[in-house]
Amino acid sequence: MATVRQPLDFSPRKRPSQRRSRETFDALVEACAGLLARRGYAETTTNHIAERAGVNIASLYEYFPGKDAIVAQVAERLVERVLARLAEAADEVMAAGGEDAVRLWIERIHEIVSRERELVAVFVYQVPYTRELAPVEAVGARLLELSQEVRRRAGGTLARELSDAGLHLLINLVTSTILQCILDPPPGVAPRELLDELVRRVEAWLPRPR
Amino acid sequence: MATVRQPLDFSPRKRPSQRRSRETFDALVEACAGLLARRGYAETTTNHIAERAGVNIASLYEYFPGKDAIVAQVAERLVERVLARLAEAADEVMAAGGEDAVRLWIERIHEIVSRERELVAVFVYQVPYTRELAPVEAVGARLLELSQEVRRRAGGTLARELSDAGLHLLINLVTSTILQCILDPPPGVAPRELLDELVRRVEAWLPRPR
DNA sequence: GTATAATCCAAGTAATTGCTTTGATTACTC
DNA sequence: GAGTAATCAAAGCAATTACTTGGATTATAC
Repeated sequence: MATVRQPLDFSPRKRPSQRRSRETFDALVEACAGLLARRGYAETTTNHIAERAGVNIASLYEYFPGKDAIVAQVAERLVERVLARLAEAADEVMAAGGEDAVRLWIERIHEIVSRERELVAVFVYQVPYTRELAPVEAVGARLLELSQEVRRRAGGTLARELSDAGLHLLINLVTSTILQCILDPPPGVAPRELLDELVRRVEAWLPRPR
Repeated sequence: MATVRQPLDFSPRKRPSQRRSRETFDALVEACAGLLARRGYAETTTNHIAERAGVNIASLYEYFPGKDAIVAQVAERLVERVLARLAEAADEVMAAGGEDAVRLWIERIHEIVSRERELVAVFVYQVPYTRELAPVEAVGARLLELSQEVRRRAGGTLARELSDAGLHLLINLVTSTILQCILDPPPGVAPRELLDELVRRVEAWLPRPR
């Protein structure tokens, strides 16, 4: 940490236009993602990122004002990826419909986040400004939307019968439990059990569809 | 980060015996705590810690093998402080007893953790090895014990009627919601509301005492 | 009052890191 | 095929950081 950039700058310096430049841009972001997942935030350096991307360090600074901007870009893509998969999963769950909607939905969320375990861990536990990143801020709201949609189409109303605070709590329970299973599984209780109990709890919590 | 200490060393190098040395030891740990709270993990450096403690840098390394060891010591004291206050609060809640036990207990937890807001935020969001620290690992279990005690003495049984998984979920809901209120309050819902709803939820969740 | 422990002083080392520079080379656009 | 955009190569700079050294000074224990 040589210089202290007082106001954090998360936006890329310039957007690539040509195909070639798009490729180096992507290579940089992907190299950064790989390093974050393997080595963690502190050990991920700009020189290292450029090297791993097979790109000259000068080119890196052509596109990004600094390390944080690349990391932010990684976060943005991670969020996009996860949200896209969640949306897809929501469709499937709604299509399947029926009794098991809640179980299916929770299991799919768990599965999708699991696939990004290492990266998620780094953003949750290490990156000091994760919560300030715009795409990250939007995740909660989007997850809520999807969940309401699932619930509605799968045979019940959710929004009208739970207060805002209640919804928050519910989402809180689901996300914190799933994250715990993935990132920090408690000894003595199998993740499987936790998830099963979570499903039961959520079902009991929701107003019965009629 | 000049050298990479492969196996992290969290234990102090030597324990102070004389009064004078106890004082410099304490001054170092407290200076570190202050810096962590104010500047965050990355900006807290050993030179800075020593300076702020009014202690020579050489003395710092007399007691600690490195930055992480001081940070670990800060964590240990933080945990001790919080757990002690929680135990005290548990006693009070049990003494007061009655209907409001759950509400009182949750409010006290919230209040106690609130007082350590900045430090907690740093350990939760920034320190990369928080979850590997022994004292931290024990927090969950201890909180569970205290909660069960409160519940038992305040008129119900808890342990026998909830599965392990159920208990985990419950604790999860409580801690994640309280932490959210303190560290990352969602826009649009007042923390007060969240806590109220939490109390209601937890009461509804628990088997009715009789 | 002497031996030992603790602290200071102050300078310094070795390594890393973020980021820049300059000029040459290569690819793409039209 | 000319002009522009992208990339590279290589060196380097300024700052920071963790940590050490070795001798002088001061406090503490017995």
